[in-house]
Amino acid sequence: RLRKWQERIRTKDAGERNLQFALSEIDRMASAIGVPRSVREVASVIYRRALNEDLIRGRSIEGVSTAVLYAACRKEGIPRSLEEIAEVSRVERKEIGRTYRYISQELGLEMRPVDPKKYVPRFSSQLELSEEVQAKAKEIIDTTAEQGLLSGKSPTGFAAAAIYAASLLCNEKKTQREVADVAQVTEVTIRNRYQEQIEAMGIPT
Amino acid sequence: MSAPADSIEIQNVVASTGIGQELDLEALATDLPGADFNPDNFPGLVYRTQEPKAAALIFRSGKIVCTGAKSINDVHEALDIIFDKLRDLGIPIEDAPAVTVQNIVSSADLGHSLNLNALAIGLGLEDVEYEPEQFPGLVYRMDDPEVVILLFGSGKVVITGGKTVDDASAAVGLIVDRIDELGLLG
DNA sequence: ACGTTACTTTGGAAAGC
DNA sequence: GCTTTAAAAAGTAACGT
Repeated sequence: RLRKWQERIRTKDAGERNLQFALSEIDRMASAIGVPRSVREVASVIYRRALNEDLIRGRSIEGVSTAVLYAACRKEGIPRSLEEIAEVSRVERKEIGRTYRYISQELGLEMRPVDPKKYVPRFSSQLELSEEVQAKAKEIIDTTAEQGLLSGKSPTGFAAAAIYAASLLCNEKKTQREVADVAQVTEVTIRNRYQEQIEAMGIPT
Repeated sequence: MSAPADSIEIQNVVASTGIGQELDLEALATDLPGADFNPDNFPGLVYRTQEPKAAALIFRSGKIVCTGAKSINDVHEALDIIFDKLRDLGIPIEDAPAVTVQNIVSSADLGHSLNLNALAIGLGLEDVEYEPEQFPGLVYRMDDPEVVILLFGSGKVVITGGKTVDDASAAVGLIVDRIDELGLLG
């Protein structure tokens, strides 16, 4: 029918017009969190796919832009936590997470869970910790994850605890507060994950 | 031996029914002790039964939703209590209005801890939602029976979306077999 | 450093915005 | 899509003491 045809053109045009805005938003947020151009390119590809699959209806452009940036960071192996992404977006964390899950399912992105080790270099450098501490933290993550401690736990909290533990073991101590602040988790979470990891590593307290 | 199927416990049953007659909820709210009615927030009147413990949402159309019951029998008992209360208020209701079970929420214990990371890949990333940053459970949508299973690292699971008690049993049996085939059942 | 409360997820119906 | 109801799972967060 003619009406349906016109409607398609109308929504397609609107989508194309908004595409410009979406891409500039992705660019703005990507710069703010400091990720390479490759991430913005992946994000724009995902956004265009979402647009073609008509997944944007009923959702804000800002929300979808933020969600695809979050997905792109993970796909490129340089994940940002939802709170980090939310800091540069005007969309709240919960909405970003929901939109991300929806887009991810509908486009079949087949995202793998975030590897906590991916957060170690960035968090560690913000804390000015040595390579030795970073290597130790990664070792703690691998060993304890293999023992099943990672199931259901947030990757940032898991990484934060391992970094805290490694800083103690390498005599470069950072407080739980300092680590908690860069990882955007609470001290309680670090404490809980730390205790489990130390026990699994067979390190006496 | 404690088979996972034996650990299944029904946690909540959602059902709907109707008395085929319009109701004056404003009047009902004043005549029914303990009734909560805030039409500005929600069009339904909330009435809770103590034994069995359940909550009913009563609508102007006469349709009723019952939730919170721990068994299908409890749903009927709770609704019968409500029907009697309405009859006491002079509202004629047929003997046994048809009740439709809409959803059953169950929990169970698979008896082994689970590596959710390996499970997400093993079950197939396209059929699974596992976002530990947002929620600790792995969400698995099963086609037959059509239910959703939440799997946790502890080996505890939640089965929801089913309309019969057998749906939960079948789902637990199938997911245990599936996980076992993948060599991921401790 | 505790403890408590509360929020995240899944599913479904209802009437109305 | 939202609003309300109930219940489980386990993790995380935000209070108060």
